[in-house]
Parts: sequence; C-alpha cells; structure tokens
Amino acid sequence: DVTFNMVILSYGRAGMLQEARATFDQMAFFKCVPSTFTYNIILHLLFEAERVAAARQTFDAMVRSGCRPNSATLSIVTHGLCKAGLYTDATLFFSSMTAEGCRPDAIAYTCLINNQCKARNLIEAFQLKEQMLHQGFQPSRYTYNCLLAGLCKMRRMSQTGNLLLEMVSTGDSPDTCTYNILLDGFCRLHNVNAAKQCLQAMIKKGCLPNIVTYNTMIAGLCSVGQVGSAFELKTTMQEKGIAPDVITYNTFIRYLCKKQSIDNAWALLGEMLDKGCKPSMTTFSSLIDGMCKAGRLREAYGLFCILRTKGIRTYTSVYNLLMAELFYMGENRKALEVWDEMSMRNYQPD
RNA sequence: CACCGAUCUCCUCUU
Repeated sequence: DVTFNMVILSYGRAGMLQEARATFDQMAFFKCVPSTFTYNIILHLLFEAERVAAARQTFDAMVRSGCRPNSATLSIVTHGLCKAGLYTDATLFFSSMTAEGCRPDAIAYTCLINNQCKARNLIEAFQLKEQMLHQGFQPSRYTYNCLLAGLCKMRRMSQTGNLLLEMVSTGDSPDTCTYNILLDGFCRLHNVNAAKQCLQAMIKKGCLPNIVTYNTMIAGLCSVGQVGSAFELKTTMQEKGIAPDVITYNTFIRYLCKKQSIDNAWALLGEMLDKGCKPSMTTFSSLIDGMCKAGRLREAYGLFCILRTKGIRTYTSVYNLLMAELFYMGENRKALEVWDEMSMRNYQPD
C-alpha cells in the first residue's frame, strides 16, 4: 500500500493526474485498500488541479469507505477550498470536522488562519492564533506570515510591528517570505522608500532576495511611475543570476501597455520568447487590451490572429473588447471572426 | 520516530 502511495505521489509531483488516478483505481485489483494517506494525496492533487467538485466527491468516498480523515486531510481540504476562494465552505468544513472529533494540528490551524485572512476576517484569524496557542500549538513562521500578509493586504502596515515582535519573541526570525510580504504591503501603499528600506533591512539580516522580492519591488516601482528604476532592478536581478520570469515580464508589459507604450511592451514579449519564458494569458491580454486602447486596432487584430492560429486562448473580456472595437470601426467581418473564435471556445460574449 | 498537508509577487476573483 505504501508503494501505491509513493507511485501516486510521484505521478502527482510530475503533474500526471490521469496516471495518478488510474493507479488509485488499480489498487482494488491488487486487493489494496486506499488508506487515509492515499486519499490525502489524491485530494491534494485534485485541489491543485482546481477540480474542486471531484475533490469533494473523493472526500465523500473516503468517508463512505470508512477511512478516517486525519489532521492532514483537514489541512488539505481547508487549503483547497481556500485556494478556490470558497472561504465560507472552508470554515464550515473545518468546524464540522472538528465537531466530529478530528483534531487539528498546528498546520491545520494555520490553513484556517490563512483562510480567514484571505476572507478578510482578521479578527477571527487572530482569535484562532490564540486558540491554537491555548491548544498547545505554537504559531509557526507560516502562521505569522499568513497574519502579516492579511494585515498588509488590508493596508494595515502599522499593526505589523507588534506581530513581528511577537514572532521574534517566539524564536522565529523573519524569513525572505516575511520580508516579501512587508515589501508588498509598502508597495501597495505606494511607499516605495519604505519598501527600499525594507529591502536593505532584509539583506542586512542575511535574507537573500528571491524572484518574488524582485517582482514585488518592480511592481511597486512601476506603480509610482519609476519604470526606469524598475528596469535597473531587472538588470540587478539578472546580474545576481535570477532570471526574470513570466510575472516579471507581465508586470512590465502590463504597465507599458497601460501607458500606451506598445512598442516597448512588444519588444519585451520578444525578449521573453527569446529567453524561453512562456507568455501567459495575462501577457496577451495586456497587449491586446493596450493595443485597442491605443487605437492600434490592426495590431490587436493581428495578435488575435496569431493566437488563433497557435490555439492560444486569453480572457473573455479581451475578446469582447476587441470585437466591440472592430464593430465600432466598421470592421464587421473581422469582428465576426472574433465572435466565431469565442463561440468555438464556449465563451460568453457580452 | 515510514508514505500526505500550510505563508509572499503579475493576472484571475473581489473591491
């Protein structure tokens, strides 16, 4: 049975969900009974693949088969529902499970705290931290990072100081992730100077900036119009051996398109392709949107044609915008091509 | 002290 678990887990890690499921289904033929661990792996894979309905069915099957969910199950499902934005469901699941005697551990508590932070229920999140302490579980660095991120997203930077002190008093020092959260908080307040100080502080404390650090700073710099400094930072990260990723490029491309600097954005698309960085739906969405709004409809339509040929899709709103612009300019034939593409992809025109 | 789970950045979703 352990062998099956390891095979299923390996398939999962390799992104081979089909094979993982097939292996799971094969267990019965070998008279192997899936254990709680087996179900946990499958549940995790289904949630990762955003197959929430299938995950729920699997959980029901798990309970029906008499397999007792453990604290990891609690974490996986709470986290999976949270990631799907089903915050209320996650909370309800957690309370119903604990009511049925499933004991949460530190990680499960942290998953629920993260859920409440994402749902903007900071009061509950902080209460849960006290509750987990009361149950004998010390909040971890993860726990504190979740709470800090919650405060930062709500632009309540002033309250991060006390929490940081509390975190340090438990023996956990801030890590790169902690600093990234704070950096992002300052950037969201457009306080680039504080963000820069935070960056200096993290380096001084021996925390190495990673790709997220740079991406956060670049977004912050762009948001206050310091695109020159942002490009300097891109050079710096490359010098340190950190290659810009799709998020770095998307940040620049989106900003440049918003400023109707289409040629520069287009050049960056070229650069990312050259470097083997795969563009995402966001990349093309920013470009087509920017082209339409800059009155460069021919190019927007041209990019649409390229995507159609390559079978690459982007967001519904982009097709709608492009179609509306084409109709507005009397390009009815081209507009109908967009319509056809949307219909083929089962997108809803508005 | 076997095999499973949690936190940060573009976009998405919210606003």
